Amino acid sequence: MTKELEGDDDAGDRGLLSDRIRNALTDEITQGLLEAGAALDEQQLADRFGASRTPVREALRQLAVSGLVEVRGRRGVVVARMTPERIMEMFETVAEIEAMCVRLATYRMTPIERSHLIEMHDLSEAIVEKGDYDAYDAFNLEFHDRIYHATHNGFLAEQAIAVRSRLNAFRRTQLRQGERMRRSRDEHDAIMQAIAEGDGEMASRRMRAHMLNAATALRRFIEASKPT
Amino acid sequence: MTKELEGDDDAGDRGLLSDRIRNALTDEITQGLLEAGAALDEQQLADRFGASRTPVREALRQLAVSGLVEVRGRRGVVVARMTPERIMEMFETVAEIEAMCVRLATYRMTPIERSHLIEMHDLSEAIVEKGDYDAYDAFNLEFHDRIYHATHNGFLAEQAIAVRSRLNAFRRTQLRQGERMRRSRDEHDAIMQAIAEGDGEMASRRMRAHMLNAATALRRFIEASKPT
DNA sequence: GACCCACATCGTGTATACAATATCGCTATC
DNA sequence: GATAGCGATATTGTATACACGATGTGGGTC
Repeated sequence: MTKELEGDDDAGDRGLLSDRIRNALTDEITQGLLEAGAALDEQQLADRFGASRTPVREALRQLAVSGLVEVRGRRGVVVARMTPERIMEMFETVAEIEAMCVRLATYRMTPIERSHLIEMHDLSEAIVEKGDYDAYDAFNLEFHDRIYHATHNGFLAEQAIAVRSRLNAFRRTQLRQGERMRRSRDEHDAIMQAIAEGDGEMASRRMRAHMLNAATALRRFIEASKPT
Repeated sequence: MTKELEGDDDAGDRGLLSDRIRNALTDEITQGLLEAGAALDEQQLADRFGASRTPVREALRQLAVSGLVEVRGRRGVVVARMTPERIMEMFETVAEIEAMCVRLATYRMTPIERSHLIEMHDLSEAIVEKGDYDAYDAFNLEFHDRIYHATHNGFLAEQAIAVRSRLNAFRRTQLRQGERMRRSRDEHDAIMQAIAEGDGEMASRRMRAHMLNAATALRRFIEASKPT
């Protein structure tokens, strides 16, 4: 009913309507607000955003390229349905890409980049102590981002971020599982040691294990919460 | 002038207009028929495809997500300009992804997949002897495709294909450089040996070297042909 | 002669109108 | 009672029309 994009978000006002709609839908999907398989009616979305169908259509088509939604011929658009198998495939892919990035980063990062990373990692100890999930989630994102960029390969960093973003909907939940946050930080610590020693291969293996541990924690959570 | 999509291509007739336009533009860009930086006027393209601006716009926006074109606010769309640095970044990324894939594939491929790959590789010797660049190019594509799929990770395979396709415009040329085709086949041979021994790490290192050699051959070709 | 501003022009961004097709419900028949 | 065929309806796909912003040019001024 109300035009959601009108005045409440200061940054959302300017820019192209289709871009704003695309960003809004991207957020809603990756945050899990829109359930997988949910139908995305063009007219309905147009009304919701106070726009016509044209920019909505463009946004939906772009999301389809990103893999966030699924266009089914002339039968409408739905939020991408992901089977558990596919989700695990995505996690494995992210794990491999992260492992690749940390190996390159170990060999290429500047001393300044290294010291910034160490500093961030040191500060994360306090976050774990406080048990602040949201703060740790934000730290975690930036920690990995810095590793991507430390590869000094902008294209690779873009790809890494793009792939990771498709798992956003699942990212936050896994941290709340038991001692996962503490263990995550410990795993970061092991990775940092390998980086400090300049052993990219070791850092890579530890990063892969780190990511797969996170995936396993998530899988346990999903299986526990859906005992169908 | 003439409606290009009308009747000459039997497979191109059915399906959505916007999809056909997108596929046509994708081919033209990845094959290098449209020069980087070339302006893509919406009305002009609409006329060329015998359609209205609407499906053309959708196609262009989708290509932008793929990174093939660049939208510059309200100032039109151009074929993505890639600096030499960015091209090398893309090659390195592809090399790393290929290396990742062959490592996983070595550990996971079925005996049938392995024997098919060996068979293909053996047959490629004859292609090299004949000096048939186009045939080798086709073989090469399928060789790498089979490795992607032998990872038994469909998502990873999709990502690998998507990233590789963005370098299509440069792929063919490098094979014509000197003994590159012969050396490419020799490198494949070394990779096959590592796979046969079940040594994924070795296969990975050799694949990375193989891809970077191809990139270097291309770089030499570019620098030689543009002595500005 | 160089720089700046106004205006014309072109192309993109969005809205609306029209066409085509898939879905759903109804009826008729087996 | 179930199923197949048919039609109504709703939603997508495409076309056209309009609005807004950007770019480039011409004239004027310093």
